[in-house]
Amino acid sequence: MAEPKENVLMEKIVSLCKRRGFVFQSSEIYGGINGFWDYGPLGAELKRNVKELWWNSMSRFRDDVVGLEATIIMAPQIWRASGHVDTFSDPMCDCLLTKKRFRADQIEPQSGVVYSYKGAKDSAAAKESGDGFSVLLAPGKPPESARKTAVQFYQSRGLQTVELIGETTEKVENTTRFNPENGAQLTDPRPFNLMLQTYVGPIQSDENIAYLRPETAQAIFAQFKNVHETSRQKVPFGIAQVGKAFRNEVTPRNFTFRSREFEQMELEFFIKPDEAVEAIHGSVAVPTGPGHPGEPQPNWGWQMWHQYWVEERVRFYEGIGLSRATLGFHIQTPEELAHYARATTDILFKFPFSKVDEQGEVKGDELEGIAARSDFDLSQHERHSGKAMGVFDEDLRTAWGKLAPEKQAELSQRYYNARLKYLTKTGVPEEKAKAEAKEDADGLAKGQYIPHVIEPSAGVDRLILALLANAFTETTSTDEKGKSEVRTVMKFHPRVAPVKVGVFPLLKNKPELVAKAKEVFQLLRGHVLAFYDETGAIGRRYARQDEAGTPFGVTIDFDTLGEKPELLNTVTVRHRDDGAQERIPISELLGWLLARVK
RNA sequence: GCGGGCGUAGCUCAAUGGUAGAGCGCCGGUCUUCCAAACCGGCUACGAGGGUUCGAUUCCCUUCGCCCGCUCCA
Repeated sequence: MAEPKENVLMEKIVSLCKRRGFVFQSSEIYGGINGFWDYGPLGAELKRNVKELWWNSMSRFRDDVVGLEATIIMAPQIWRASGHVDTFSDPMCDCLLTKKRFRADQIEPQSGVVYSYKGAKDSAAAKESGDGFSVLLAPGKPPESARKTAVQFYQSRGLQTVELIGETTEKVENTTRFNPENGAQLTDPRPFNLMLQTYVGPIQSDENIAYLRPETAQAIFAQFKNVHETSRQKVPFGIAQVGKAFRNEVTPRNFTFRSREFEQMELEFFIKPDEAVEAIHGSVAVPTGPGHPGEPQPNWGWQMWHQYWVEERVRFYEGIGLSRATLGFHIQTPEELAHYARATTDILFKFPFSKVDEQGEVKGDELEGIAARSDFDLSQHERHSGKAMGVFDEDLRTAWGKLAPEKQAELSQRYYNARLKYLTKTGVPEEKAKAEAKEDADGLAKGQYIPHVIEPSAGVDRLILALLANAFTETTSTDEKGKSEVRTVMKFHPRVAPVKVGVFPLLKNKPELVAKAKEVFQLLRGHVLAFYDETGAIGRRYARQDEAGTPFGVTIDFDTLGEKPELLNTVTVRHRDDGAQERIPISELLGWLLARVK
């Protein structure tokens, strides 16, 4: 149950986003379109800053990660290989009585007697319903309970005193057409396809169906071979991508949190299977405790890499102003994990709309998931495309030859078991699976394997929303006349703040001040995003920049012009969060700012 | 998708079956020596479509959007 107070906070944030130009509803002049949002001038800058910081820290400033920019529409086979075509189209049924929704494939088969009705009438009100309805009567229950359920159904259709018409009964076994909780009839299964679909080419035929990608990651797997061959990278290395993804969400909710068009920042970091690490280094390093494990080491197994990326990502969030206290973590339980995933840690942010649990704690909602996905993805694409996705590892081949035969046999067996498990789970017939797993295990001995992957996958728009919620601060101040007013300050970290500095002449009607201020503005623009404002009183201009989240204000006054000779060519720099001011020479201003916004 | 609530200016809200009003904001002006000053002038709205009516922002229907719950959570 969301607290009303928190809804109010969320409404204030949404309102400020519109008022100041962070986020607008898409297509607003036409009444909007559910699940789509636009970024206004400030939002566009904010988003650009976030994506650039991610790209820099995840790729440009690392030796072991390269970038990719793939298309949104790809060969539809990719989504069959990834499993999205199947898992994104679960047939759903609704209970005709309670409207509860079920996944058709998850309904327990039941047996019993079906009581069917052609309709019902209400003589008193002279009303009649011709809608058929059936109830499954579980063994051992009196027929009256089935009739009662049917009466409830017709009452929900507007009849008061229900007389059931045309009762028939039939014994059935293993049916999934009734609600297991109350026996009421379900609607026919209706497919729910959550991928947005289009046609490639002008003919709208089934052969031309293509999908707008529901995640950016698959392109990385599909282009793995090309990137590996052209980037001169060796495993372990990663491929980063930022881009739009699309999902036909059942219920877009919570402002931009769950949208139908959204942007992701994804890294697929490819690592050696543990068997290869062990063959090369004799043992596999595993985490010894919580916290960042330090610089990557060649003997790391998947668990070390997974922990490493979780901690790297937390550092990133801390670096843009989201402290650990504002974040939450969710380690997926074995039941929640996809069958191919070995571990997934979600990084959550405590949004104003996040639910409070039984202990009164706010857990938060997901910003990013860091998944250890084994070699599932590349294996799937290998099987579906028929193209080999393995890599050859010189170090592994050399090391393998030096291993004791028992060790070789042990590692070979482990790798065989892992491959067999994958192949069997994906439906490969047993004999064929065994043969292929044997082939894979033999390949390992020759230095070949399909890389495993650690996937930190973050939602840009969710992060923007987190930054907006985190920055939003209201203070009530009362002036000497007793008039109180609420002031809003967006306390963005200077690194992500859309505008870095406001430049103001103290007064507009003094040409010398205006000229000097414009000079300072020209000095800064191009290096940092600066905003010049000369209208209204200085306090008003500060307040406007506070709402935009501009961390610094520079004011040109008479001292800048030399009224006090010792202050000639210095300016007032005003800090957004506490209003503190300091005097800085114009010659040092740009360096001073750059040091704080980079 | 289901149920409930809501939709009036950029924002917050008001009024009315008979041509919509305030505060804030925004723009321009006078003024102004550091935190939304004052004054003057200006701008902007009944979500959309249909129906009832002489006349609808108001009543009815449909639709779109927003919020809450359920569901979904791939």
